[in-house]
Amino acid sequence: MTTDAIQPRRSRRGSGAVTLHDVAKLAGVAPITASRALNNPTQVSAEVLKKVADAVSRTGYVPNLLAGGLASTRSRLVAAVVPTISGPVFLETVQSLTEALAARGYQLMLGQAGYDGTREDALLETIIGRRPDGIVLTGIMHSADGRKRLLASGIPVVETWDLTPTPIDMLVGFSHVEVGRAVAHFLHAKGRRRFAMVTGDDERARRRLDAFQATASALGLEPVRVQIVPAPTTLKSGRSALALLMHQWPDIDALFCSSDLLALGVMTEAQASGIAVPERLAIVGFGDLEFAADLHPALTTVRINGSAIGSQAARFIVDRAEGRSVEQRVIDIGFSIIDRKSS
Amino acid sequence: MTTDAIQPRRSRRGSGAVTLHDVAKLAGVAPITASRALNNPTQVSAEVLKKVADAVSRTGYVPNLLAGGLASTRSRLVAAVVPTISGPVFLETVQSLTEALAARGYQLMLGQAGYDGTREDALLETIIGRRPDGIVLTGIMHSADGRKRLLASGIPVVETWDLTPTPIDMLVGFSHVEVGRAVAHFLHAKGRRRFAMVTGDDERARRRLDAFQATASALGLEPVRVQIVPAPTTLKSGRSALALLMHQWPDIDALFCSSDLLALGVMTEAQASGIAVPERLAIVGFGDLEFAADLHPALTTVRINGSAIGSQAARFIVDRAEGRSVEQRVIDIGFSIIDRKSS
DNA sequence: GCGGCAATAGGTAGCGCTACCATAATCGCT
DNA sequence: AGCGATTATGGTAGCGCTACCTATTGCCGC
Repeated sequence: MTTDAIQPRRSRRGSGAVTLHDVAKLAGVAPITASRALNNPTQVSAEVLKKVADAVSRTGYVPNLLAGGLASTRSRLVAAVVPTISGPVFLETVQSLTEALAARGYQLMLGQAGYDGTREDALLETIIGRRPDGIVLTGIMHSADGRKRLLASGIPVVETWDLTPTPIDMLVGFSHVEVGRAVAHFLHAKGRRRFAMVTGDDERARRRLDAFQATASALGLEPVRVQIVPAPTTLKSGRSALALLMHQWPDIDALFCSSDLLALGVMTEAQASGIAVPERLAIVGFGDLEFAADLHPALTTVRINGSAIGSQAARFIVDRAEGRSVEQRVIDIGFSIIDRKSS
Repeated sequence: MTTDAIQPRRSRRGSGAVTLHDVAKLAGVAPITASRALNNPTQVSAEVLKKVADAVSRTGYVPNLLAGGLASTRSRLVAAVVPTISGPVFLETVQSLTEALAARGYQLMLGQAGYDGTREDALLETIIGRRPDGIVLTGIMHSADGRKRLLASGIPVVETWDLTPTPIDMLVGFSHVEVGRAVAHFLHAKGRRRFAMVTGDDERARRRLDAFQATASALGLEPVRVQIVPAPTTLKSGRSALALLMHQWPDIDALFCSSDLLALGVMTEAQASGIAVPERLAIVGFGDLEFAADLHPALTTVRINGSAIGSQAARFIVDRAEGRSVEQRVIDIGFSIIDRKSS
């Protein structure tokens, strides 16, 4: 007689970890009952519930979500795509997305597409391969091909930080055109007349620029002086942009920056070269990053409620994943100009 | 005769997506052969390879990584835990980790534990549930219980941003004690004698503080003036910390900040209240964030090679996942003091 | 000419879990 | 009492993939 017979079935496959079967055996119930005790506690008697809970804590069982996801076609995983995590603009959104999802038992997988979109295809492939319950796109210009694959995958998609007439699926964002327009009017109302703009080289920032220019022109002002800097924007590029701008057009009196980081760079350069802010030059940022209010002078900027975008996106995805239909699929979250000392 | 019989097997379960079976059928090979064509191309004839590739592109097949992970007990997923993604300190590490893993076909899942560690347990549960091929802990104080669970899970773990005599598994970091010591010597060598420190309320920053104080005392200096601020650190808390410090001890001549953001706040406050940097007050930051070099004056700071930490962590995990044994399991990545204008 | 050995292909049997259906036990209700 | 309608449990059969083993072929040396 060999000892094989009395060994618990343990083939050379498998992770060797505790499984639901082990828990069920210890609790003296069927595996499926143990499963229900963990996932649908209401369908099970208090007695079974307790026995299963005991078995779980005694074995240290951790459910295998891969297996669960495969069996139920619900992975409880949500993927988010950002240009890069180094850009602080989307952090607030990602943060609130993470929290809102965690609260409902979902997890976030973060993918970085890069500002140029080269990695986008490979990223989509791996994302779809995980069969997430939803995909959140933050400020991403997706190729026609990517669009098609997303559509084909049947996975709920939320686009954010923008407003398009033709969303893939769901959308929560705001109008960059309106932002450009509003800032132009804002500066004009403050008595400024010679506008300039420093803008990161990305699609949405350019749309703000276009609207800013068009509005300035409609207000009868001279052409907006423009300095384009590479994305992602940095303090450094803000500094050198201001230096260039002041060198060419020393008489500008208002400067709209496509990010707060850029604005910080501009303010740093202004301070280093003795340009008085806001007396000689008004500065407006974009993003209302955490530090904006505490700069010296405090930065006037465009505030986007990134948290609201994140939590709304989470709501969209979870609603879909749990079979509730989403009636209002496009939400304009708006923006506001926070009037501080720098303008 | 019903039409059911001639329909392709399509039960009401399943996602309805294209599977490897569909691809294999279209290519005229067995499913297992198709699997090999995709995962071990060398084991398959060129002819089969082509047929499978064709079938894949015609169907738009995307492998189900959940199923693959379940079958092979290799999820190709790596989890990273950070206190919060809003803190820019770990961004560089996370970024390079993401890239290094992506290059080898792995993906990163980011989890936020919070600085107080309350969410840590729930986070570990969901992380382990996904059966990642590795877990990277960035600057996290883990509870004894968490330690035990990690150990029990059998998943390779890399701790980072710290050096401990008792790592859970693998480690790549540096000595916070050495940092505190080195900065004290650095400032002393510059002729500074009355030290102060502004420190975020977290474990590692406190260790730097302790060493900074001990070294100052060993150098015969008067006690280090200390201001503790909540973690995560912000520009705002830097500003108010300096205000408090100068109010109580107007004669301090050197200030070590536990993060560059804090240092930026301190410099902002100094500028707003007319304290000359570095003439009257030398400032040293920590982290060498991207903006540090371009501040006015440029910030002297402690540089940690976050990218190296990330890529080394990736190498550790991938080596383990692919069955190579890791001989040197603890790596001290070191640090350097970048001497700029603020000191 | 035959054993031996690669190289290539296929079959089988799960990985750990849950959807779906079946069953058994309980509960009113007419 | 007898009936369907609950409620609690269990059995079966996959989800889509790969580890492991076996079968087939061609080719070599002797």
